[in-house]
Amino acid sequence: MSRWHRTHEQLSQAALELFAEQGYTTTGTAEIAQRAGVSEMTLFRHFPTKEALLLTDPFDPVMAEAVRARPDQELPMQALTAGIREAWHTIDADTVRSLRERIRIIAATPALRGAIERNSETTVGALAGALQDRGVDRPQAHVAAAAVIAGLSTALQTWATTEDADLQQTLASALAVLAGE
Amino acid sequence: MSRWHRTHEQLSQAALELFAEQGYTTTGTAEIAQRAGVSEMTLFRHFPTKEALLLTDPFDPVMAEAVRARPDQELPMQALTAGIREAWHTIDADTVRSLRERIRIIAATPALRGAIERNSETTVGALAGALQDRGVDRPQAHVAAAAVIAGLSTALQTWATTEDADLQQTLASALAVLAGE
DNA sequence: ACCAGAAAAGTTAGTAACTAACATAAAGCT
DNA sequence: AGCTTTATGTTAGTTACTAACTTTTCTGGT
Repeated sequence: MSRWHRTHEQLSQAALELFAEQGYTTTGTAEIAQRAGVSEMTLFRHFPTKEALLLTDPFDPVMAEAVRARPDQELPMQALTAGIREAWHTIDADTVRSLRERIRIIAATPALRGAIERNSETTVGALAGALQDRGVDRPQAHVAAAAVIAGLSTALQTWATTEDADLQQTLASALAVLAGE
Repeated sequence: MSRWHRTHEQLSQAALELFAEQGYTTTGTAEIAQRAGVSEMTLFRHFPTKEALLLTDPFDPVMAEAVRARPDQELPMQALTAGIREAWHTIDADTVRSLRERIRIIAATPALRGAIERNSETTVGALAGALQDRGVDRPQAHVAAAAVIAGLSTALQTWATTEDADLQQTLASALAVLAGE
């Protein structure tokens, strides 16, 4: 593990702890940097904004690949929902727990409303690219990708903020609606 | 026209002018307030954030009403896309021009990526409400509404940034994809 | 017309996220 | 070991946004 990677994780972890302890808005970036044993400037070299400390999702490539692999005759929304359904079966329990915790913090913070959507540009781009590889034209590919990601984010939010909610079941229900069922 | 309404418009107009002249990020809130002949504090009493000066969209109620009026047997995504298609035929040319100008400024400003989505919470809520009135359960209604609004926003962005693009045609194409066609 | 009460705007002073420019230390390579 | 690159520190600023309080402007009833 390189040095950069180590401080990156230390910052991310320090931020999560502090956000959980005392809330997002009341926690300052200087405070986070201090707990991570690093200067404030360094924090902003690792994360472009304070928000980014919460929004690191590593699922983009997996989803895009799954969409690319769908049968040719499927329409955009079908290919996306089916691909995403497959991809989300592969993530492990630890990632799920961490994800849930982060979404909860986001949901509990008014200033972060829309933070997920704001941050999903790269994911949308990846999915749109996968659709274009299947012959969908650029504008339509972006429309479909943006729509599905927005729907997915919404579903994840209700999952994270509902007690005893089953992730797979929530996802299945959301993807079904998006597919037009 | 009340006093409050007058300064509200003056601020909005001053902001649009300055953003168009010299860009969004380089224009300060104090500068906007000055051109509107008002103090900076007053600006923030009228608009909660600098972003809000750009994002005043008055279409929410029309769309929700149109969705409510759709035939009962339609599935969520169908009802939404069909309702929105109808609603957007009713807006006048002036509104379209102003909308296009604002979206262009947003698209030209990296710091505003995702600003539309961030601001669409009320619209999503209204559409989700309309769906729930049709018997769709809450989580699914929100998923569908968020998805369609995200797709719509994406379509509007490509429309605003493409020369000689026809609004109705762009919308029709986007809504068709969302409906699963 | 006048005057109380409320609504809108001003003033001042501050907080906190982010940036620029330059200096320093630690890693990796030969 | 030395040289280059990469990661971090330091300092000093800019700018969106807030809090607390005061002053002005509008409004309605007598």
